[in-house]
Amino acid sequence: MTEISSDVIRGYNDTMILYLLLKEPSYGYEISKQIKSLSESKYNIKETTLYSAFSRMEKNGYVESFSQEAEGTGKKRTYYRITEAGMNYYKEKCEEWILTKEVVERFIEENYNGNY
Amino acid sequence: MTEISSDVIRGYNDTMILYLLLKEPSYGYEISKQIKSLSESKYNIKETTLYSAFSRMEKNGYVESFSQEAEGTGKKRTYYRITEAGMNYYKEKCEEWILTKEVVERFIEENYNGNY
DNA sequence: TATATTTACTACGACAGACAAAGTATGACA
DNA sequence: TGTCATACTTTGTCTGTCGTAGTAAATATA
Repeated sequence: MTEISSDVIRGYNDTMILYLLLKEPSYGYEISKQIKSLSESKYNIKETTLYSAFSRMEKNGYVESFSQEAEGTGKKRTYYRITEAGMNYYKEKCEEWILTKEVVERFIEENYNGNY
Repeated sequence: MTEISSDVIRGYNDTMILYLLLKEPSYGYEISKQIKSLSESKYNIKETTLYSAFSRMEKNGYVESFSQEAEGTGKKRTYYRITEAGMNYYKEKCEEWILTKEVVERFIEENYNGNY
């Protein structure tokens, strides 16, 4: 079965994460589950990819982290919330996506059957 | 203006090149011009990216190179033609694209205006 | 005729994002 | 008691992109 290659999604992992953070602050494990379910298991972000995205985005000011205990258990989690800059970045990425899609599709044959 | 980032197109440069080679064998400079014109100047592949794509794809058996003199002038060019394997690869990439597009678009707000 | 630009590449090195591997630590469940 | 799910961190490797630089012939321009 066709798999989504990391070279394609590369550059959109951040966007996916930010999209989910727009709804509410969240943390690694949950984000990872949400990406899986929203994509209907078509895409599974790797742990290391996810956490390195968090730290990169925090460094860039797109997200802010805070520590919070899980309800019930007193287990601590690192939550992330999106910042104003993160929202702007997300917006830019959405616009870029439209453009990218248009361009790539010029080079894609939707139902290429090997004939030419 | 929004620019297409290399991290997004990454992994689709090969596909674009193969698409053009499906029509007829071609060479670096021409491919680069064609990508520019087909994308309406929205995407300009870098020379180094292009030539390294050629050699990678030749190594992978997706294209074959041959030397040919330009008409008129006796100037030699390195032409590339797509192979059977290249066509299959192109086909796979097209299928992957459909999937990728579906997934990414779950995380894109077409007209996000910064409100949430 | 001199010079700039376009054409047609090659070589080298750096960088960033993805990710494999491995480790740590807690709580739930059977 | 041991396995599984949760919730990460650290380290190091790989790949594709691309900046910089250089070569060289053909063509356009002044």
